[in-house]
Amino acid sequence: MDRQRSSPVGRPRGFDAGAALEKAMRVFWEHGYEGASLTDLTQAMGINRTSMYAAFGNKEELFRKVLNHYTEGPASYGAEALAEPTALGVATVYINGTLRSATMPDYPAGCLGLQASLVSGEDARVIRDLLAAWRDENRTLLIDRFRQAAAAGDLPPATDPELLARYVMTVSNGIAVQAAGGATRADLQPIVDAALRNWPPV
Amino acid sequence: MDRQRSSPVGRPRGFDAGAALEKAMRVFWEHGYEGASLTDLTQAMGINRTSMYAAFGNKEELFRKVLNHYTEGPASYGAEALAEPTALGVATVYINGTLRSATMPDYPAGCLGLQASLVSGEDARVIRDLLAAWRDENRTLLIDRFRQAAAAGDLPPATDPELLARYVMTVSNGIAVQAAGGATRADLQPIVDAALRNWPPV
DNA sequence: CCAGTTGTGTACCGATCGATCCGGAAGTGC
DNA sequence: GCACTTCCGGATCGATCGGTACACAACTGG
Repeated sequence: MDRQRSSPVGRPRGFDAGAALEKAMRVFWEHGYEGASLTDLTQAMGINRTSMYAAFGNKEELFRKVLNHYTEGPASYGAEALAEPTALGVATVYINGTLRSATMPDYPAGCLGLQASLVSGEDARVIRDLLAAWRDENRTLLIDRFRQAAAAGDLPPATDPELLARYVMTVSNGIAVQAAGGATRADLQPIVDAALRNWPPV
Repeated sequence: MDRQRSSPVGRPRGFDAGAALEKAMRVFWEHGYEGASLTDLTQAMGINRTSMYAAFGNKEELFRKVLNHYTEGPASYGAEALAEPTALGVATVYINGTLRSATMPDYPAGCLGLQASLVSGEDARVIRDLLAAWRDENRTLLIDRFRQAAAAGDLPPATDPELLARYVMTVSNGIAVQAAGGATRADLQPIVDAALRNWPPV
């Protein structure tokens, strides 16, 4: 294994990769995968295209990195929700997390994981499938968590964890679409509250 | 004004414009505005591009005609819902209409008015705005109808018609996104039923 | 100082985009 | 039969797409 160098060999990178990835995330979030061109991306990132290719790979590879960044940043409420001690707490944190993330000031509206490629041309099918799998993984994690809640007696015996997870995802998706369409956090908070009233809903 | 001719002058059109528009609608519904190329469209419509330009106009004009066709066909439940005698009836027909339309066999899944351009690049911004306005008009019509229901005593006095309309649109959008992601009508029917339980929800 | 390594900047690539051009086809009316 | 009109088919257009090539820059280590 290489001896630890005092600093790496070669020309030092002239940009902050983290900051560039953050900028790329916002472009994909606002314009979608197909609507974001390499020119849009590199201008927002403040680097040129050979630097983008060297640091992040091609457009698809960049998008995958952006999705990870989004999952750990704006969409981290997903993991936080699962850690809640009750099923109602899980749903509350999840849906309120969607609302907060979808309506942050200085960020694009909506949810990148939903809107970057809900539908697509053939060329972007791999991205559309990636995002469908990302959303479905969220639903699977919710199902598992609600099963655990049911086993712990935290849900009525007749409650179907799959239906409950589907309900939470449906409301969450609806909230994200409304936000993308211009609805504010204030517009949507009462909708979130209503959706969580009468727990469990299914 | 021209005398009524026994038949029009010039070479007769070699395709059914209505059938071609129906084919174009499915392409935009499945692939989105940006994801649908002229090649995709003309191949599905069974005509060549000069025929498409002659009969329907450019890509944007074709899309506008497709949206009208969609509104009067698969999305006609919007107008049908407004004609229901009660607020609950309106919401029930509206959301179940979304579910039915978003999960029809032999049709793309989801809602064209939501997914064809929820986000976009700059070139398609006029289409994104067109669809946002189309959805917002639906919400406005629901608000007006719920105001009417409140005035008629069909809703509790404290009910906010705007919130109620927002709730119906949110659930409807969530249902459409779930369907686009692969959920079936059977998966989603209980979610629709749950969303309509405990009326009015806000 | 120079070789080697890594990064940057600009030009350029083939492919595809939306849109138009133009010759020929299929009709009507005189 | 021919002029005129409308439609079809294929070629072509300029612009932009995602991606690569190559010369030069900025560093390290010997």
